[in-house]
Amino acid sequence: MSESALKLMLIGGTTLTRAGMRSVLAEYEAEIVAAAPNIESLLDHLGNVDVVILLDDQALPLLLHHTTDQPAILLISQELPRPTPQQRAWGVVTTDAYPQEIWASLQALQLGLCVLSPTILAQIHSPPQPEPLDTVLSEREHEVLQLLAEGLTNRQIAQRLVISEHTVKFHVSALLSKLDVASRTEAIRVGAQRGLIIW
Amino acid sequence: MSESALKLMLIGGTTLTRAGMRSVLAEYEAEIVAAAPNIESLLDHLGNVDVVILLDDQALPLLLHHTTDQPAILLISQELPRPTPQQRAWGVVTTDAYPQEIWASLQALQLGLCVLSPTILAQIHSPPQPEPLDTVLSEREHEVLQLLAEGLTNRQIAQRLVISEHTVKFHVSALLSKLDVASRTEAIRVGAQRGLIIW
DNA sequence: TTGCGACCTAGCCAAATGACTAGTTGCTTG
DNA sequence: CAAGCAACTAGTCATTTGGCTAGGTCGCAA
Repeated sequence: MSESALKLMLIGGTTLTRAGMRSVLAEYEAEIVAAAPNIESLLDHLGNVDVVILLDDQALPLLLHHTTDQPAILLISQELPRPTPQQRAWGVVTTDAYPQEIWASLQALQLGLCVLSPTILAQIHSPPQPEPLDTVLSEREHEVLQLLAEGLTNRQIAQRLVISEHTVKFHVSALLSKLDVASRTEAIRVGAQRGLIIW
Repeated sequence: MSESALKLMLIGGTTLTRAGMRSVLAEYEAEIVAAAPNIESLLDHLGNVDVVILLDDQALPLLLHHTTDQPAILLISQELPRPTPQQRAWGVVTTDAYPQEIWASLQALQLGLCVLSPTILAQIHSPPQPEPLDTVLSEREHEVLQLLAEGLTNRQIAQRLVISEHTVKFHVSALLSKLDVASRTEAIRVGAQRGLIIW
């Protein structure tokens, strides 16, 4: 297996994390043919490597768009990426993995296998969390969320509740904060997943 | 990693397949401490091995019942087992795997990782969706609607689909028109009500 | 009494959204 | 071959949005 070094490419992360990965891999029969914070400049060299190591999932969509089954992909992340690669050698190991785990993963990936940390794999086939809501929405906020989900604009909600549009925006902001999201569409998603919304 | 041999146990399969596995593993630093067509006689020795190799999935339920996180499990199979192990090192490789794949899998498993052949992994997250065909959304539009419902902005959708933000807005407009609504939030409501969206 | 939280109002401002119009390619069907 | 369609790109423009700061009232509890 070690008749020749494994050809690798590092994409994403910071200068620090890439340096860390370099030092980790220095112990093994690995050759890092290229490394960069983003993928654009490396697209031409993808055919020359065995495994691409992504230090974050920013580059994944672009990578999947430009390649189908080669090279293998190792993602260093705490979460399952979306979209998930299909029918190719890919893997996700958590950021706290030991060097041996990284190396064992690379070996398996080169052979065409998929490798996942158990916590990541658990995310695949138990994604729905029937979780309770830790933050409690006030009555007014729940009311606003419901109207939000029905597709009303702030102005329409204001008319419906007979309050000012400014006030609606206040409630929406509180809502976004409590649900820990950045937009009304995300609020709808979270609300729907937690059963806060009646369709 | 090879300061001591990997301790293995073979369960299930036939005399022939177990012999085959023995010969495959003879090339590597592996010690097969026990082997049997069924698991009952081996339960006491489970604490002494690193990885249990299941040549079929007959013994899996019993194995899961008697152990929680140790030892790791390697299943040789064409299909995902049921029930599936959770939060432990386990893996499935297909019966046509090369010896190197078996060995790389065992190494990864010993370190606590999960290893799956791509075809097996694909079985996990490929729920063939009962598409509601009453809608006239194009594939692309349906894709956009899904991402819309997940709370992504036009820009994020553009990055995800590797198209321009302009194009996303075009698709969103087409979507709004076809669903006969005026905003993305309304589109989410209609999409959810018609089961077009997977939460 | 003071403080707190829910609720309400207001203005400013940057970003996101969505309606337009106007073009490209590539594939399929008549 | 022509026509239609899906997918894509590009621009302008008004509206909507959401963050921000800065107030107000009311009821309840320490």
